[in-house]
Amino acid sequence: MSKASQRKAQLHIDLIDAAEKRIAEHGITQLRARDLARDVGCSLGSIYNVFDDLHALIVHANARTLMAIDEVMAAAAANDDDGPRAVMINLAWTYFDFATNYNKPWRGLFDHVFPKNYDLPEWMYEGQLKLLNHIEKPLAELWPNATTEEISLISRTLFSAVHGVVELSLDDRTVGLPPESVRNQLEILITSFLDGNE
Amino acid sequence: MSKASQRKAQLHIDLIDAAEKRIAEHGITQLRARDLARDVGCSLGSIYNVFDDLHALIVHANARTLMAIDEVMAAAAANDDDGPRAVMINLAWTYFDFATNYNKPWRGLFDHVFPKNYDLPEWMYEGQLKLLNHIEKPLAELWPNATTEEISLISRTLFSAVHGVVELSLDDRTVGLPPESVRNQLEILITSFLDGNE
DNA sequence: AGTAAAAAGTGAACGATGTTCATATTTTTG
DNA sequence: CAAAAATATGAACATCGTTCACTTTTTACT
Repeated sequence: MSKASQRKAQLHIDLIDAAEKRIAEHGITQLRARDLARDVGCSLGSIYNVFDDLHALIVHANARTLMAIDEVMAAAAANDDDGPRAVMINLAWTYFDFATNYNKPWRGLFDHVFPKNYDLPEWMYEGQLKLLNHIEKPLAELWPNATTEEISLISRTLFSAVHGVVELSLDDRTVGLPPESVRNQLEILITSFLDGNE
Repeated sequence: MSKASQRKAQLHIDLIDAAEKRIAEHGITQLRARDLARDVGCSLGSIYNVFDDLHALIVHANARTLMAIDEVMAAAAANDDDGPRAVMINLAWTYFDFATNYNKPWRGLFDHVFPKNYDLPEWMYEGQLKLLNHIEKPLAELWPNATTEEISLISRTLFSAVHGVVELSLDDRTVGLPPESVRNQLEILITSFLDGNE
């Protein structure tokens, strides 16, 4: 690899690192181009030599968050000694824990508004589908006769529902659940859903 | 009322009207102080004579949206000939319809990020609690022995879950349900929840 | 009615921000 | 090693929300 593109690749990494750190500390709304340039020791203009705009940089930082969610969910799904129902509840609790403990990156992943018609890279959608896979697997165990299409719809429904419960509970300004009730309510929500569709 | 405070009150109304219109047409992210001043025919500075900042104006516009949601939900809840279970499903569908048909105001209500420690007026929380009341009523019919505390938790869970399903389904960039599946899945979600907790 | 005080209106100016671009520097190529 | 290509730079620009010194209007009082 040439010297120039090596530097460029390193700057690419450094900027994502810096963005990730700033998002984790101050939230995605406080991300500033000038701060990032100072953090990594480059000029303001250099950022735009590596990324089209700040949104492109945010996408990469968000991708890290998405991978981190995937990791904790993969770990939760691997713990399947107690059967698929326990896995489903475990996944929901794990998602809640992640949103709680890595709140600012998690919020950045869902809250940042991209410009109209801004195209997210394909691997961002693939990363989200990977999350669904963790849900689809135990669901397919529970309903061996369901079509993949049915499993896909149900997994999206459950993910969305759990996401909504977690999101509103962690938002001070909306009528979500008090945080101490979330685990119980998630268990009730999932259990009844699984029971009601056997 | 004095002449001066009459004008001020009128400007207050005009600005909220203008903000509401702009949010409905272009989304809350495109709201600009200068545009609003032009819309209502006042100077840029006059806005800050009536509102502390644009966030305060947005709160009032969002309050209108909240009231509009309350109205459609009240209408849906009034249609209770088929019993509380049908009301619950009807409420969810109504919420989905509102989010679809008044998408930009609805997104503005949940998407706009206020400054850290910005205090929303009490009546904004009260408006949200009014929404919950529509859910609590049929729930209380279904479980006459449940405490108000239990009903409150369950209503928040169901609202949050429905909100999550609706939110992600209407967001192109996340793994929500395809819009044509939302109604069915909402019905399944609610039905199974109500069945599983009889 | 007249006048002083208070309130409201005004828009230029400020500071912050994302982005661009002419220029300088570095790296690659032949 | 010199020309060309790539990269780096930061001043400058456009667009925001917000402020404030100043003007105009309204109110209060004699």
